[in-house]
Amino acid sequence: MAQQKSVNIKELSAKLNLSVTTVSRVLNGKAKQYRIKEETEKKVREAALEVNYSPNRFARGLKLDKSETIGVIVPDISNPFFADMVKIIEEQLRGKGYAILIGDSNEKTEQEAEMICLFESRKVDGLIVAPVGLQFDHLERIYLSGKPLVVIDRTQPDLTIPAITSDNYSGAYQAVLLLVEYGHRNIACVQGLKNSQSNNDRVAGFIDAMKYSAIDEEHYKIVGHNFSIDSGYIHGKDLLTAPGPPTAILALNNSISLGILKAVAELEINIPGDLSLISFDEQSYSAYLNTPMTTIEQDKKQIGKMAVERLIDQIEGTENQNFGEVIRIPTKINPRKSLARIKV
Amino acid sequence: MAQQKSVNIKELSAKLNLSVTTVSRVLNGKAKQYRIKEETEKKVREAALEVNYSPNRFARGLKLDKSETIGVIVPDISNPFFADMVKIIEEQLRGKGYAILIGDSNEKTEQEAEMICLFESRKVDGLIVAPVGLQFDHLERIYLSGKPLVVIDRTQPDLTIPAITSDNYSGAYQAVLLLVEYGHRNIACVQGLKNSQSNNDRVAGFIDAMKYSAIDEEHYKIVGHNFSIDSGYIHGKDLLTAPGPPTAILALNNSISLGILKAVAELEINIPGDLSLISFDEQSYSAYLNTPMTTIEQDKKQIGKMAVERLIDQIEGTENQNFGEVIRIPTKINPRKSLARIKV
DNA sequence: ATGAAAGCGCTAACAG
DNA sequence: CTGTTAGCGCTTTCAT
Repeated sequence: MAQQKSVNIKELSAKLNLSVTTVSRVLNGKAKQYRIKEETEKKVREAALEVNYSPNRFARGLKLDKSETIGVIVPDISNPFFADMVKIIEEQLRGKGYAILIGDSNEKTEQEAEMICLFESRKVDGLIVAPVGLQFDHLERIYLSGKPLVVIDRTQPDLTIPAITSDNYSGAYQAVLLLVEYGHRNIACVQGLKNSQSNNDRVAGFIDAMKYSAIDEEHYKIVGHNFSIDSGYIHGKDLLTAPGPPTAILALNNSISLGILKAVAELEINIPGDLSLISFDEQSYSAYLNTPMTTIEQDKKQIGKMAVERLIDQIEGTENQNFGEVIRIPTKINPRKSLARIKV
Repeated sequence: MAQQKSVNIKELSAKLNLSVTTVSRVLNGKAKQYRIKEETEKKVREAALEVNYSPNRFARGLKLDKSETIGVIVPDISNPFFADMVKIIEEQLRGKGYAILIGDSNEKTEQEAEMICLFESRKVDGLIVAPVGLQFDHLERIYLSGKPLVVIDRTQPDLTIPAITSDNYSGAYQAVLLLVEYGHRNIACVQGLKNSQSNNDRVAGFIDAMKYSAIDEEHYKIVGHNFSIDSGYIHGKDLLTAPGPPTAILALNNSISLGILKAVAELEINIPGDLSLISFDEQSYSAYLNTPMTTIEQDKKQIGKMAVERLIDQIEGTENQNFGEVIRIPTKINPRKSLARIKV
C-alpha cells in the first residue's frame, strides 16, 4: 500500500512546456506582477487543478522559513474552558491559513517548556499559550528571541509578552458585591493555583470587595491550592464542616465548583437554602446542575479572537510594539438559583 | 526583533572539524553502525547539546518525506467527550515522538474533507479521525491512497478503514434492560445523527432490547435528529408534552441529555419521580446534575490508546492488514439517582 | 572510520 | 513575458 506520489512543480511545468518559475509565480498569485500572459496563467491554473497539485510544504518551508503553523498550548484540554478556547482559536487561525499544533501541558510548567521547544523545532510561526502560570522565564525567553507569542488566560504582572485575559479582578469583585447584596457576610473563597495571576486577580477582587463591604478579614477564609476538582472537594469539605461555616462560597473556576458540589452532596447541604455558590466559568451544564449555578462567564470568543489578532500582528510585523500590554476582557455574571438571599 | 537563527548541521560540523555526514550519523544514532569512534561520537553529542542543535524539520522532511506529525480531526472539540479523546491521543502520540495537528470539523462532512486535504498537504504521516459519520468516501479514498488512517467513535458497516469504537449496541441494550428491570415499559429514545453508525448501533441496541422485553414497537418512540443540545431540547419537549409521555428516556449522548434537562426544567418535571433518564457519555459533571445522571460510560482511554497503536502499526508498516476491522470497546453503566423504579 | 557530493521540491535573484 | 539556476538543511550513496 504505497503512498500515492503527488506531482511536483517540475512535472507540472514539464507537462505545460513552461518553466517552473512561471508556474510558481502563477500559483503564488504573482502573475500580474510578472506580467504573465493571461492565457498562460489560465492554463497553469487549470493544469494545477486537474492534477490536484499542492506545493510540498517541506520544500516551501525550507526556502521561506515559514510553516504556516501555530502552536497552541493549554494546561488541560479536557477542561471545557480550554477546549472552547481551542475551538475558537482553531477556527480563527484556520480562516487565516494557519494549521494548529496542539499541546496539553497537564498543568506542569516543565511539560509546557518542553512543548514549546518541541513546537519551535517544528518551526511553528508563532505560539498561543495558556500557561500553567507560575513561571514565565521560558516564555519570555522565547518571545524575546523573536518568536511571535501571545499569552492567554493566565498572565503575570510586568510580563513583557502581550496577554489577553478576562477582567478577573472585576469578575470576582462584582460576584462578592452580589453576594453581599443578598445578605451574605460570611463568605469564603476557594481559590485555584496560588500565585498564578488570574487566581491572584480574582482573590484580590474578592478581598477588595469584602473590604469595600466592611467585612473584616477575620471573618472570611480563602482556601484552595489548585484549579482541580480535588482541591475544590477537599477545601470545600473543610470549609463546610468547620465551625461557623460560610453561607456563601465563591469558587474560582469550574473544576473547583464541581469539587465543592461533590462535598455539598456528601454533606447533604442544601443549595441555595444553606449555601449560596458562585463559580467562575460558564459551562454548557451550569444551568442543569443541582442547583443551577450562578456563574461568572468569561468572553472566550473575544479572548480567542484578540489573541489571534495580536499573534498575526506579530507574525506579519504590523505590530505596534506594545510590549507587555495586557488586554482585559470584561466578564458577565449569570445569576441562577445557586444564589439566594440569606435566611433571617 | 529578528528571529534568532539556529545553528545548522554544517556550522556544527565545521566547528568540530568533522564532516556533516559524521555529525548526522551520530545524531541519528547510527554511530555504531558506521563504526564512528566513541570519542568522536561523544564530542559530537556534547557540541550539539551545547549549541542546542536541533535539525531543521523542513529539510529533514523534504529528504525523508516524513513529518512526525499526525492530524487529528473531531466533529466538535468543545464536546468534552472529544476533548478528552484528544487529550488522550495527544499524550499517547507525543510519547511516540509525534506532534498533533488538530482540526474541528464542526459536525460538517464538507469541512472534514477540506481539513483532511489541508492536513495531507501539510504532510501528516497519518490521521486519526472521529468522522461526522454520514459519508466516508473521502476517508476511504485517503486510506486506499496509502495514508495511514484510523477512524474512532463513528464508523460505518463494511468500512475498509480500521476503526475503534465503543460497543454502542450493548451499551444501549443494557441500559434498556436496566430501565425495564426498574419497571419501565414506556421508554423513549432520543437519538443523534440518523444513519451515523454509532447512532444506529445504539438505536439497534435500544430496539432489540425492547423486543427482548416484549415491548411492542407501537409503545415506544425514537426521536431526535442530531447530537446537539438543541435537538435534545426540542425532541425532549415534544416527547414530554405529548399525550402518554414516557416514564423513561434514553439519551444517545451527553449534549442530547443536557437538552432534555433543559426541557425537563422548563416543564417542571421531576427526575426521577416522574421520569427516569439514562445518558450516553460520562462527564465530570454527571454526578452533580439536578438529579445525578445515570450514564453509559465509554472507555475513552482504551479507544484512544488503541487508535494510536493501530495508526503507528500502519505507519511503521507492521500492520497485519486487517482491512476494515472494527474494534468494539465495552461500555459501563454508572447508575445514579436519575434512574428509579417506576411508581405503582 | 570518515568525507564529498547528489538531490529532496520549492522560490527568487538574475538573465534575457 | 519567460527561463536558468543557486541554494534552503538534511540524509545517504558512493568513495576512500
